[in-house]
Amino acid sequence: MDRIDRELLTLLLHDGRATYQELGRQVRLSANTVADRVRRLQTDGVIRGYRAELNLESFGRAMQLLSDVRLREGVDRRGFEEQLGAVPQVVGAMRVTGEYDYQLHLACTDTREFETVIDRLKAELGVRELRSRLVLHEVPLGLERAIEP
Amino acid sequence: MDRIDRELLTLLLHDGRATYQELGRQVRLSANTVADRVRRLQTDGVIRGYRAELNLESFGRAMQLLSDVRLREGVDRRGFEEQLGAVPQVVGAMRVTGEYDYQLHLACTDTREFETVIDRLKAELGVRELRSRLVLHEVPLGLERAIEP
DNA sequence: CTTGAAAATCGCTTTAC
DNA sequence: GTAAAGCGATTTTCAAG
Repeated sequence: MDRIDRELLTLLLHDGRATYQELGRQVRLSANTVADRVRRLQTDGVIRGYRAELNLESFGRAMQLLSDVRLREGVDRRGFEEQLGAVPQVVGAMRVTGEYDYQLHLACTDTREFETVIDRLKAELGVRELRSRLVLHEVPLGLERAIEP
Repeated sequence: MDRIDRELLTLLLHDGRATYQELGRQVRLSANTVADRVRRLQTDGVIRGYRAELNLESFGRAMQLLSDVRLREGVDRRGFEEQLGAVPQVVGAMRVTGEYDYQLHLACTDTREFETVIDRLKAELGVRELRSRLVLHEVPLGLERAIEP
């Protein structure tokens, strides 16, 4: 993966629907060559896919939270993770070390909905303790940081 | 935004480079109609863009952490956020309520690099306290959850 | 529906090892 | 001598008026 591949990745991070011709113009290669490189990056697993990025607020989810979660004794992690998939307000989840077992990223319409999510996590998913904080804003960071040294 | 728009969004969440013909096949509309709808979703701000999704491990960043951060008294938040952009290991950042000021998402190659990031945050960015936990894994969640009720 | 643009495929050339 | 990158020509597919 050379410098040109990195440039292509940066361009595709900003516009995943860019045409090969446009990409070629930017890196001064033919569209064919660019297409070959991009296909190689895909089959090598460097590019995992292309996703539309949506505006969460268009769906009324104005309230975001980070919730640290501890499971009750004996609750199966696998089952918990699977059931998380059925809770649409959970937009992200990671298992972590430390005081808590998981950190959840929630997106709710309002506190009413947040309340029902809390109750559901405790009643149905085996959550013992939940410690949440409101997300005030996300800090905008450059997309190409993953590529840099 | 009707049911078909939601279907289109779901399809584009999974493959942001899908052609209008392919989308049309899935929702049983002509490519033209689909293109019109997608363009409208873009100009309405529902679709914010299209991004390639990269495999972080291809770049050697095998170690991820969540770090809660508290700033020293008098440190300017704006300046802090701007300087975060210069630290490539910071792949995500949110300002939050509660005991800490920010939560950072870090991606490092190894503990050596993590150590230098800690020192840099404290020495250059005005961080007073840092509380980190290792990310063991991300829980895979369906992409279309943002769209659902 | 039509037209110009873009993508995929093929084969050829050049370069590096 | 082989492998890989680049490019041009052609056919098929796609986008947009």
